[in-house]
Amino acid sequence: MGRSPCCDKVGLKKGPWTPEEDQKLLAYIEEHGHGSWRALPAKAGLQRCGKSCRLRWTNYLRPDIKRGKFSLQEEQTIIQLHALLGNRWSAIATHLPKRTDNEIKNYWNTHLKKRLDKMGIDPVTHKPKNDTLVASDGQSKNAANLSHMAQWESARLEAEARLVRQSKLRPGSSTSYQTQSSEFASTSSPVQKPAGPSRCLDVLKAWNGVVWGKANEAAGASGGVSAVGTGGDLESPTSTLSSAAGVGESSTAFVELVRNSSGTCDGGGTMKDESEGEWKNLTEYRDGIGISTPFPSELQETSFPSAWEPESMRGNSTEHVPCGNFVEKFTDLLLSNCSGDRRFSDDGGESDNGGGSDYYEDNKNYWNSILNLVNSSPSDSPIF
DNA sequence: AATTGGATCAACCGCGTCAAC
DNA sequence: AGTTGACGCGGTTGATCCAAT
Repeated sequence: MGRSPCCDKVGLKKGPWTPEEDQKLLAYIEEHGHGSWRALPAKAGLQRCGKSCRLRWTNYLRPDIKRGKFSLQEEQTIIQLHALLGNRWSAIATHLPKRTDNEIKNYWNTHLKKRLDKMGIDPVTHKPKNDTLVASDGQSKNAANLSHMAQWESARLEAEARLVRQSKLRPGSSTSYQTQSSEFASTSSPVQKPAGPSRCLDVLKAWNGVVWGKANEAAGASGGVSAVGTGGDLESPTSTLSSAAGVGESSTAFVELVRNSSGTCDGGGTMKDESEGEWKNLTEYRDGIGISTPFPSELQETSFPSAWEPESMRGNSTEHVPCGNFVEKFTDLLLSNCSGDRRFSDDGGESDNGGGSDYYEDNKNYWNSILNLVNSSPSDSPIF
């Protein structure tokens, strides 16, 4: 198609922005809003293409950007959402107010990906690299169902983001300080939120209810794990999507995590990060998805707060399930992790879960915690 | 002190999507 | 229905910093 690269025009500057350029862009947007990015540079007196201006604004100059080190909660959120959504940085960014997709992407590529890799977790699939624990039929179906759901949810996120974009373009809605990732994140945002109750993860909610309703029935009857996968009606309406790659595959890691999270814990599981001492959760995550190789001994002893609450969610719990619950649940869930073989080992005692119902209960809790996460964090995100 | 190599992150590039014409 | 232009997203690049040698 006949689209000329916007930066091909001669005379347009490229490369790092100077403070003077920043000032010009900032001043113009503060006064007029960005309007058409294409037209902005000329109006603002900048020798830049509109695209460059937009990027500079959204990734750096925007006043509602939080800079600096990522918190543990943010790291955890990124990892979980990446497992669910894959490299959908903008979608992930909607759950991390004040962080840009570019920043999250960079952080993933430079920190999180490497850490997971080091721990023997495939950062793409979130599964152990040497994963030979291919699930039995029922579990495979379980994974496939989750894959479908993840894909559907992913598509829904896109659609909602589109709606947001459209609403942003409506006359009267100021776009001055808003970008796709955080336009609703600021409480001072002039952009209207979609009216009505939150539609957060309707699909997952519905699915959650259906699946666990059925699963509990089945578990009560047979205790069989495969019950989840037997319900053809559990498939998402978009089940024609392939579940072989991308997001779908990522979600199977959750299945692994969930599956292995049933049972009792030996109470150990303390570790120390090389630099931050904050990676116990990933250790748990790693344990949760069935990695059995031990960490280096120097990483294995450090206590970890039994429960911590993300600062972004403190004092913001009037409407949703208190978000600290998410971390607590998630951490508890992981702390209570015990892979299948561990279930019968160690103290040799009987597992306190034993039957399938706890398995389903844990799964339910896990997904509840995901729901809590997405419900609570961006209650004012553009997605919801 | 100079060099090297890895880490980090801002910025660019190419492509897909969608609305307007 | 096809074309065009604008925007946004994800992948990649390159400049800079910093620690190790």
